[in-house]
Formats: sequence, structure tokens, C-alpha cells
Amino acid sequence: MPEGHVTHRLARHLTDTFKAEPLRVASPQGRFAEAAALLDGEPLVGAESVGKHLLVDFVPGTVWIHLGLIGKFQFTHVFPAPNPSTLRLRLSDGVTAADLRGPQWCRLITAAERAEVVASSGPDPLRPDADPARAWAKVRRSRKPFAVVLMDQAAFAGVGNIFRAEVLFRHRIDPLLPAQDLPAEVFDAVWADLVLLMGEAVEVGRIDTVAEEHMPQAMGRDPRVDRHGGEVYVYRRAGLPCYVCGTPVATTELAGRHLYWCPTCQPSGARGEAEIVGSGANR
DNA sequence: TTAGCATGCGTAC
DNA sequence: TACGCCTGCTAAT
Repeated sequence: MPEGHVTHRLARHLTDTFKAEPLRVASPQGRFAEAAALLDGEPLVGAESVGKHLLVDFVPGTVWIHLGLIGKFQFTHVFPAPNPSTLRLRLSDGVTAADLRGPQWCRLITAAERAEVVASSGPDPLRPDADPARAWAKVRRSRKPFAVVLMDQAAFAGVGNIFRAEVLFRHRIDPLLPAQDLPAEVFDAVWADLVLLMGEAVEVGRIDTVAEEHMPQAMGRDPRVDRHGGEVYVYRRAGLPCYVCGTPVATTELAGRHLYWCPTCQPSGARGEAEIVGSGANR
């Protein structure tokens, strides 16, 4: 269940574990069997992520993976694979296996198609080659709520529902603010914050967005316990008190996805602040 | 044991 | 805007 940090972490781990090694490639489930047979025994050239797309390169072609909502790509040392009927793809060097289940898609593509995937992605805060001006160009001419544009993969590649909710909170932005009303300096701060938050998430393997002063130890509260693991301000905290002001976190559905925000810290019409909540400068 | 939901996205209406 | 898809975790039965 991935936002961009998951696919970037996977790309790194695949490369570190398997690069230049001839791999066993199989599709026990069968839906990728033909391509798997073609790649079986080939060495891994490398793996790369662009937004939420994962590109696993071999000489004959690239495996293009999108995990969607429920896909998982997990490393294991268990042989043979458990539940093979759900195993779309297994890459293995005999010691470690990488198991792909439930992806939205997993296809073998050519170098030209691969280039098209990369070119059609919006700028990705996790990539050093990202050009935030492309995201700003989308933001400044959109009348849609900024919260909607933040999830547009052609504007902010790799950003998902958690990073969206949290970055809006950290900059005190009304989620329904029309994107074109977002001040340029707030956009700059949001982009820089995404680079920071998503980069940390790649390193740590979880999403933490809460400032030191709002951490459990500092506030004397219980740590967040759910499968997402990280400390966050508003994501999936509907009805619970805001760590900054105590107001119950609000939720609604927007374009088919849950949206979470604090009505007091992010009041209607709020155009946001460059300062991050809890950064100290605004205290 | 089952139902519902989830960090996503494409297609059809 | 509504729905389908793919799996696994959690809450409700």
C-alpha cells in the first residue's frame, strides 16, 4: 500500500540485493508467466522508481510495476513461496526472494515504452532531477482544490493520501483552497517539505510528519499504534483531538478519497504558511 | 467466519 | 461520479 517512498525504497532494495546477479524469475500465479520465462536467468540491470511506478530493468526489457491500492512487494527468505496462487512475480537469487502480490499492473515493456513512462510522470520530490516549476505551472492555473492537485500524479508524482493530508496540515492550508489561490512562497515551502518528508520516509520505511514537540514523549501521550506505524497529525485521526489545538480532526470524501484536516489550524479560506507547524519560528 | 475497508487508478456512463 | 480490480488486515458477527 504504497506512496512514492515505498516504491523508491523497493527500487533501492532490489538494486542493492540483486544487481548484476542472474535471477530466477517466475510467476507461480501464471498471469506474468510468459514474460517471466523470457527473463528467467537474466541478470538484473537495476531498479528505479518514478512516482509510484517501479521499473525493474533486465536486458530483454523492463518489468513495469504499479502496486495500486493493495499491491505488495516483499523480501523473504522462505522457500518455496507460501500461497503461490497469489504470487504474481518472484525474483530470487536462491537466498533472497522478492515476492509481488496484488499489483495493479505488472507488465514487460520495451525501452521506448519505459522512456514514455518516465516522460509522462510529473515531477517526483524524491528524484534529484525533478523540476518543481512543472508542478507550480499546474497549481497556478488549476481551479480545483489544492488537495486534489496534490494527488495529481502529473503534478506531484509519488504523493498519496497520507503525504497530502500531512503536508496540508503542516502548512496550515485549507484543503479546499483553489489551487490557483495558493501563494508562490507557500508552494515553494510545500515542495521543500515534501522533499524532506518523503526522503525521510524512504530512509526509515514509515511516514513520520510530527514535529519533536508533538511527539508522544514530548506530549505525554501514547504513541500511535496502527499498521501504518508513523506519527502523523491528521491522517486517519478523524474525531481525535488535534495535537496542536485540541479540535477534533475532521474528515470528508473528496474525489472518492478520504480527506483529513483540522478545521481550526486549517480554517476555510486559509492560504497557508511557509512556516511548518511546530518548527519553532511561529511559537 | 465474514464483511468492510485501505497509502490507487483506469474505464464507462 | 460510479464502479471494478487485486490482496490482506481488522472489526464485527
